[in-house]
Amino acid sequence: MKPHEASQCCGPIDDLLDAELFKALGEPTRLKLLSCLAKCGRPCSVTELAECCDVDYSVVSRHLGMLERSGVLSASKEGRTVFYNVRYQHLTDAFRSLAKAIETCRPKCGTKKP
Amino acid sequence: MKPHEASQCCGPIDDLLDAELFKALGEPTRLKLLSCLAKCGRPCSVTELAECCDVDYSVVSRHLGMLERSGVLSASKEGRTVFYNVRYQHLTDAFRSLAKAIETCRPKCGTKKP
DNA sequence: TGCATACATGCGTCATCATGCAAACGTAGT
DNA sequence: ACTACGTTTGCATGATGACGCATGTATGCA
Repeated sequence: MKPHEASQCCGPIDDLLDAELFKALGEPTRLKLLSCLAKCGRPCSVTELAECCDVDYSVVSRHLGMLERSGVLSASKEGRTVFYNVRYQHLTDAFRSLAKAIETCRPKCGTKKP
Repeated sequence: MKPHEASQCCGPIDDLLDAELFKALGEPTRLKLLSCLAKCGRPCSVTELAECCDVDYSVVSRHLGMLERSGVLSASKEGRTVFYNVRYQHLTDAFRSLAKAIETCRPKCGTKKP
């Protein structure tokens, strides 16, 4: 089979290859924010998270918004403070599903055409 | 604990959050190339893979090179043809490790400070 | 009402990047 | 040596994105 003819022969890998998710995670500052938030283990405000990295508050705010839109973080507002948290379950599910889908695509020993 | 004070309290998540990997996967054309290659289930040449997407050969060549440098694909040359293949094991390991690290960061019920 | 806090948004700037074209490179066959 | 083929690379261009600053919006407090 030619590559461009390959359709749905090994699971829903196309649905799991989410460009927006990877794009959100493909930036050092955003990655650092995620790391700080995960290691902190509790919801944090924008101001708190801004201390993690050496960029302006406004930049942090934008990064957090992008991470939320891409499904990495969740946001909850309390008064005038916005708390962001890691969507642990969503992320672990996404990466485990992706790992499984990739594994499924891998040709096993004895996978040969007649 | 403040976010910027969080260090190594929940596993080597920083080592697993590879910005280069995510950046490589955060582009639709590259994602399509990976998808085609995975679904095809065998090493493919640049020319073959170029039929997957509507961009120039040179663009495909550059994308494949980047995917290789970021650890997504492997390359092997046979004569004047270069065959790319998915690094199945490496990718599944990376995503599974990441899922586990994120899961470990998640606060369990009863995780409270004294 | 007035003011401070916490965050979001508009805008300009600079860097990065995806793309196509042309040319170069290496290899195989005649 | 010449030619054809597969791939890579140099270059210009247009688009996207990260950043800082200033401003706007919403909330809490006196």
